[in-house]
Amino acid sequence: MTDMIEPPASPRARDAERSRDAILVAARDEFARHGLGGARVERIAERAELNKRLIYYYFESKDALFLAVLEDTYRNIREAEKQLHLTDLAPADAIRRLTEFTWNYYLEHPEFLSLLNSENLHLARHLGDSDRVREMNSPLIRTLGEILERGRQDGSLRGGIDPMQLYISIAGLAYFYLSNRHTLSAIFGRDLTAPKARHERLSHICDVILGYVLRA
Amino acid sequence: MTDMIEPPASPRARDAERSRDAILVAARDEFARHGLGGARVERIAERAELNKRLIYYYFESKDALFLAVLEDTYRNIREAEKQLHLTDLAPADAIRRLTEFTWNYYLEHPEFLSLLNSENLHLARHLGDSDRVREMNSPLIRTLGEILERGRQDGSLRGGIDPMQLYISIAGLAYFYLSNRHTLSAIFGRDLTAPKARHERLSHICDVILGYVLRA
Amino acid sequence: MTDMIEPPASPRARDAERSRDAILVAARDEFARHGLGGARVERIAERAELNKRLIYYYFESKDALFLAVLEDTYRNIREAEKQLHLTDLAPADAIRRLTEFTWNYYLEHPEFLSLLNSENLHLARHLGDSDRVREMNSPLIRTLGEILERGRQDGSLRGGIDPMQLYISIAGLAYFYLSNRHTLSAIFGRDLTAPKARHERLSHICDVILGYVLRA
Amino acid sequence: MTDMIEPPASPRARDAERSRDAILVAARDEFARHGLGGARVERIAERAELNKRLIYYYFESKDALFLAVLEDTYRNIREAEKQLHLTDLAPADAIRRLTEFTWNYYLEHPEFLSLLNSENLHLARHLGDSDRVREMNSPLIRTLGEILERGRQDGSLRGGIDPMQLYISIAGLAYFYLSNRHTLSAIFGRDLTAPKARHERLSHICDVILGYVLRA
DNA sequence: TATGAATGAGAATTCATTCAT
DNA sequence: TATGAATGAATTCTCATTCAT
Repeated sequence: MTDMIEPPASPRARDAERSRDAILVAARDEFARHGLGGARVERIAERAELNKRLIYYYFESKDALFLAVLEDTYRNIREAEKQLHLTDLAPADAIRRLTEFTWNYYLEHPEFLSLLNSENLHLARHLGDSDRVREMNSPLIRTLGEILERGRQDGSLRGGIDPMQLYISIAGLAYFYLSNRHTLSAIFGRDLTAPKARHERLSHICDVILGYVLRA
Repeated sequence: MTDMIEPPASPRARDAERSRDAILVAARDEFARHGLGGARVERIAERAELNKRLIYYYFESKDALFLAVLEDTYRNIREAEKQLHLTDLAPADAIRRLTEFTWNYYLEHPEFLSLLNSENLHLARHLGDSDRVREMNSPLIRTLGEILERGRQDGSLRGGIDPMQLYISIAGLAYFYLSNRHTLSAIFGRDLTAPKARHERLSHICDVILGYVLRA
Repeated sequence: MTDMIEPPASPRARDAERSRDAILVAARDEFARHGLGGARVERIAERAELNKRLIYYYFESKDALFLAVLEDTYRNIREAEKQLHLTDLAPADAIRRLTEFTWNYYLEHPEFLSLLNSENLHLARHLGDSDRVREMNSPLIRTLGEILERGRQDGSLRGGIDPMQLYISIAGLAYFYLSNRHTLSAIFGRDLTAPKARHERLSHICDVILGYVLRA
Repeated sequence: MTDMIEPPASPRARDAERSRDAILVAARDEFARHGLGGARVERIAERAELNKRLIYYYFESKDALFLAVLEDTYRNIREAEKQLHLTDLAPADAIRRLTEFTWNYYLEHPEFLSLLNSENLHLARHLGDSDRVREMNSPLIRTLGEILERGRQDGSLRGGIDPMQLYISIAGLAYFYLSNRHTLSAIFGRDLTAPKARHERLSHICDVILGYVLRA
């Protein structure tokens, strides 16, 4: 509310924060690349250009670090979603925008997919304990529910759509393709990572989703 | 002397095929549960009730065993898909059947999802080298293409649908929900593993897919 | 003493002998290449194109096999030395011939050098127990002693030469160069394995040895 | 407070250089005794009274440790050779001194012979990559070449002697006897390790070498 | 005589984590 | 806050050897 400049953190404290962040970034990379089991604390330290011991100083353990990375990752995507200002758009436009955003976000943040996979492998052991993550995610579904309701009322969208189901579908259509792109490329003998292939996929996803939500 | 006498169940089976299979089954379980990185060769041996050394006798290494498991897993699902006799059904029925089958197969074979995840994490490093898997998967897309073409001709389905895109969508809609069910349950604070929730999801998926393929 | 033809061995027995020999040859190669510690029973079986179990059938253990190889190797060189007919030559010629022979034999039988090295590493643990080897080696020194004595008497060679010392010197001058040729090449930055280098060495050795034994 | 108080001998030295050295010394011993293939990392750790893991902390692998030991060993002998001040002596005296030194050094450092053997078995695989060793060894041959040239000019030594050949001969005459002393003792039924036998050998070697280099 | 299957003991190497400063 | 040194418990893989036929 005021222009009040926050007291400058001491150089020490600043370094501390910078170190913590460096670890977090390095860890995200490492966990995304190798999974929880395959990630190496040593490599994280090397990438962060910090002593291994510091990781234990700032984070309790490898597992705790993994949870911190997960929370950070979720915070980032939810933060980005907020910037979409979906409530300012016509319902159908909002759905399309969310769909395109989701696809692009996954495309640009492969680490998100990978971290999610790792957490799934471990049966949400880490996120299951985190209240913070639940709190972060609820608003999205609420917003989506409002959009659907608005669309139902103005007649642009069909009714009876569960916002959570819709969100999972939007995510799933993008996720499966991107997460499996190497495997699918190998299996189908087609390069699914090529730009053209990617555009076709996004186009297909929009067709499927909008075909579903739009009033027939 | 009679038919009743069974061969004595010796602790050392000395039956190559049985041993190999036991390893494969135990490995599938272990890899599915812990991922490639988290899987332990020792545990695989214990579960198979065989000497650890035998694993290296029959399979070259942990990685080679992983590939063997992957190939085996793919063979199984493609085998099951063949039993659907999709070509005997009306196009729309065939699509629905494939959708339901895919959902149910993933539901009943969580190890498939998990193994796929692991392979994705490793960028299809294993499957990329396997010709066998590619050969196994091509027929499905061909069959689906034929169904779509048949539907287009008889007017029941819309035209211009890429069978691969469709298959990836069918798989993705099921996969994301099931693979992430623990994480999503934690995030959205809803128990997605409950039978009712599962039925709702299948119903939703069918709506989405059939809504997309059916001629408007 | 008689023309009596030995009874033909049964085909079985022949095969047995052939198998034994195949193992011995493969083992010599493997031990020479990798030393006793680095040799692999499995590889010996593969090279002999025989089942691993057979090695234990014909030879008691890896160590016993190593001793058998050593004895065989020594038998071979002593056998070859006998063919030199040194006693038919003038003393100085005999010395030169033995020197050249030793050099050439080592050159053509690098496995001899290597096996000797291995045995030295193990402090003659195997040969120490073998009476056979001792019996095989005595005649050579006796012959050399006779030659030196003959040379002393006819004035062509100086007196007071210990035949064992001389033999060890002849062997050492050849052995060190050949056994260390890779290491020495690396150390001195010269290719000691080239034909020209080898000829120079033999020439040098003859100069040294004959310069020593010839009456000044 | 006084000069008397020594730092408490902590069981965990936490002294990098001391630890590294302890590993190096223990490794030299182990490699010399058992060869590269027969050496056990565990035993090296035990002898050094250090954790096995530390070996990998300071040295990359067993092979890298072996190379470090080899380099260290060569450094030692070349260092000792420098102390001979051969250039201060008359040429013939210098040759004799080098010959005696080589014999004594080999006698007192049996690990040198053994390590050299191991490296030969592996075809100089380790030293072949080491520039350091080449640099260490060049000066010796240069010095020896200068001595020979000096001798040729003052008429005390014959001309045309290749210093490398001479050095290999000096080394070989000592090496073969000492390295094979157990095998030779077994073969010839004489105890070549007895002091008297050793003196006779050195005397013989000097006769051979000086007989070769001295102007006739 | 021959062989594929099986094994226990150990091999090098790795890893998350803690110590001492 | 930061770090180099140190470690115990694994972890994958290997090896000589034996079993059962």
